Amino acid sequence: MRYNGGMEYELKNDTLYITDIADFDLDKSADCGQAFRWKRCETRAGERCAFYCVLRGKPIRAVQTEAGLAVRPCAKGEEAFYIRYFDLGRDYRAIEELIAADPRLAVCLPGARGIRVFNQEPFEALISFIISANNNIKRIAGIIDRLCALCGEKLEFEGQTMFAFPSPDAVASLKTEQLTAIGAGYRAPYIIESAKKIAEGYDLEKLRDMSLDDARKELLKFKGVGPKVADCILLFSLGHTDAFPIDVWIDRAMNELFFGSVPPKKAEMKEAVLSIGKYSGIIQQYIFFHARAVQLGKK
DNA sequence: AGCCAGGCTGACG
DNA sequence: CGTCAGCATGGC
Repeated sequence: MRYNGGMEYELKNDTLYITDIADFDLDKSADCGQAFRWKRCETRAGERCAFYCVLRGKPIRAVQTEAGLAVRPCAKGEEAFYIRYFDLGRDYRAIEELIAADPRLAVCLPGARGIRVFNQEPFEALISFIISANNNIKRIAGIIDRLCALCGEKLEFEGQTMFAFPSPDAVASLKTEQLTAIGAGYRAPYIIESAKKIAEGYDLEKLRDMSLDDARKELLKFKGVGPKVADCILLFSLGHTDAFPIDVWIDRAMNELFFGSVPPKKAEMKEAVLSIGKYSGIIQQYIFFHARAVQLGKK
């Protein structure tokens, strides 16, 4: 079946095969710091890369081959979920053309080409990015793994023990000491408070249809969520392609690429981000990848 | 060994 | 409104 004028997919033997996916790069996308639960695993014949993950409570193995992307298991009716998760219905060719055409951004493209912004589950994104504050990617992933082992559902898959991301109720009923024990540090009470708000019925999905500014204001009411974390949640789980998280890497990259290494005023930075356009958030991911790959701004 | 990391909170101007 | 110390923890 055709999709978006290019991509094509087929469900066969419990496996979803997606082909004609342009320059999609699973390796970069799963390993670029947007999501923390993708675990690289051994490749088999013909596979470029392979990962385990648990999505909405179900373990999967996703691989990229010469032909495209394959996800197993996938039941009939689940195709759309995975296509949406990997954002394969979007025309990234057009976005990468935008980057190539912008002299400030073009340098990011060769290394970052093929990145896709995944559509994660909002609660998982909320908790994950609260944990991400003033932290490094490796340690963030470790804390999240231990959180899942602490109170997520235990699953067996291909001989591996895996854990689902826990429910809001499960996280909400943890004690602060349990979270500090797994390394969450001073974020422990923020995690519990925010999970309680969700467990008590706050629906993050409603932020999907709100304006970027209104949705951000809503997220800023959560403990442990500031401007940067709010933008991560909006970009990585709620479809706001113009949410532009500014962390230390992006700040350094923007300074160099847009301002000749002269730190701009806040209003100037805001203007620069707006000038990137309605896909600025997605493009941010290319900038982030490039900045880290070349250790931009560091010796 | 000491700086750093997908920053935020609360206090103070 | 903007600025800023303090913050848990382990990666490098």
